[in-house]
Amino acid sequence: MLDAKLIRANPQVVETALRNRNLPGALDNFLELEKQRRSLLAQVEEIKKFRNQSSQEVGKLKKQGLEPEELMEKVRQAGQEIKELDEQVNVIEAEINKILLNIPNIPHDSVPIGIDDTSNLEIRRWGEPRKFDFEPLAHWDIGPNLDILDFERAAKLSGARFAVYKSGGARLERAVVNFFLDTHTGCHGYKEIFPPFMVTADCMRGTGQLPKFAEDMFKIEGRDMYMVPTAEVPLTNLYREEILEEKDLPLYMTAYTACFRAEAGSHGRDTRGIIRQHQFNKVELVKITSAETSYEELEKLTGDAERVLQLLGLPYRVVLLSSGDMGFSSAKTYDLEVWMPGYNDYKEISSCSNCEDFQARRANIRYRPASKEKIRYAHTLNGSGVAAGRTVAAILENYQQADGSVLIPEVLKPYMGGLERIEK
RNA sequence: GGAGAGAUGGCCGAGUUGGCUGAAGGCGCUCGCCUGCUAAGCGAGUAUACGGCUAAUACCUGUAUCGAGGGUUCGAAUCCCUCUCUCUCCGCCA
Repeated sequence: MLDAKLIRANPQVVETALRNRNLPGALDNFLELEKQRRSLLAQVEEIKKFRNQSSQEVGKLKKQGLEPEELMEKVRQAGQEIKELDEQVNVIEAEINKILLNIPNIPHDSVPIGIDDTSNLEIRRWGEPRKFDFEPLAHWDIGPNLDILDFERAAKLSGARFAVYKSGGARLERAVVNFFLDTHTGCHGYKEIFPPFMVTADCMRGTGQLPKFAEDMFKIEGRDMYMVPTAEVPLTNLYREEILEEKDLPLYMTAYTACFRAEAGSHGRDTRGIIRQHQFNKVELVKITSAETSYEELEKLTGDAERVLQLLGLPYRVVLLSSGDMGFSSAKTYDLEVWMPGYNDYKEISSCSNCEDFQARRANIRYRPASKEKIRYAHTLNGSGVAAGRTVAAILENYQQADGSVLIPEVLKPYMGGLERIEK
């Protein structure tokens, strides 16, 4: 959520930013409604002032044994007016709030302007895509061939966009998750959290999934709750409605959760394999920082996510998303794209964002600066560290052998009980 | 699922015959004083949001906020209703 005062003070700046996010005219009624709101507030507060003073007066008079009927009647009428005006204020504030909740974050100055991913900027590459002396297969062929991924039986259980992992595949998924968590807690200083997989609508509003993206999520029937689409939601909301001390910042948190996404708008995309599933596993990184340090923390967080790909020996590149390609809550996002021989291309495996105070304002996460200034909104960051399913897919494709087997990356062997390769 | 208790400021904790309580007291924190040594003592200060004023996110001022919402009343942290959450006991259960 943007600061209403900022919009009021610099409407053209915000307009421009929103145009760069393909949302012209998002502010249309906002300024007018704001004006109405302030005018009504001035009126109603004036009457409330009268009521407060008068009812105190009544109290004093009554103590003297008087019955100030006339004054009491006046206050009664004032109360009526207050009720009506409050009603109007509520309606207008609800409208303003609706607008505010649907406006995305403003891109940071360093973000390239563009309408979609064609304006994204490649920042760096790591690793060399492997040269195969045979025709490499895609993971949706490798997995079933080795009988470690079963899409047909998954469909029997749950329909499209689900997978069943079996034997070495199941263990590989688990190994990857544990390797990520161990690395981030052991080497990068994150605190491990194991949160609920279902959260309230308030949490979803706090991180920006609601109200705009309700159709992307799985809602719990009969309850005001949702399956988490990413651990970013519970981790960031851990500190909702709290005031932190600057000396305790930054907070580094990591969590494994399953993630649940309806994928409503992606019919026909990535229908094969485990790239785009309704349920997938992910280890997430979340930071809560002061306003001054969030951008250097974003670089570090991105580096932490890169580190696990490096340790796995998976070639990747880092891409800075353009204004038109960024997520709703983000001010700046780096995507990590891993090399997938089956696609002969890089595929997104992590997305690292600085949301600045956008989520903090929605979720009311604040901190008391060490300098004793006024309380401020914290900055929140999140990044995949990284998606487990896509990592497994990348391992299958990058480590496949001519005989159909798949070698286990060195760092995962301890997690695989010493297994060297998955074979039929 | 049954029975009971409770939700107050950064924290703890007063306040329930409705009014002068934005809220005692304590802790913590900040500033100052004092003390010949990391302790103690003394004094002062210390909520947030929104509005007005303003160059100001500085003053000053108004309104709101004692879990949330609604009601009664001239006036509610204090009375009534609904909801949410927490705790204790019983039952059930991975």
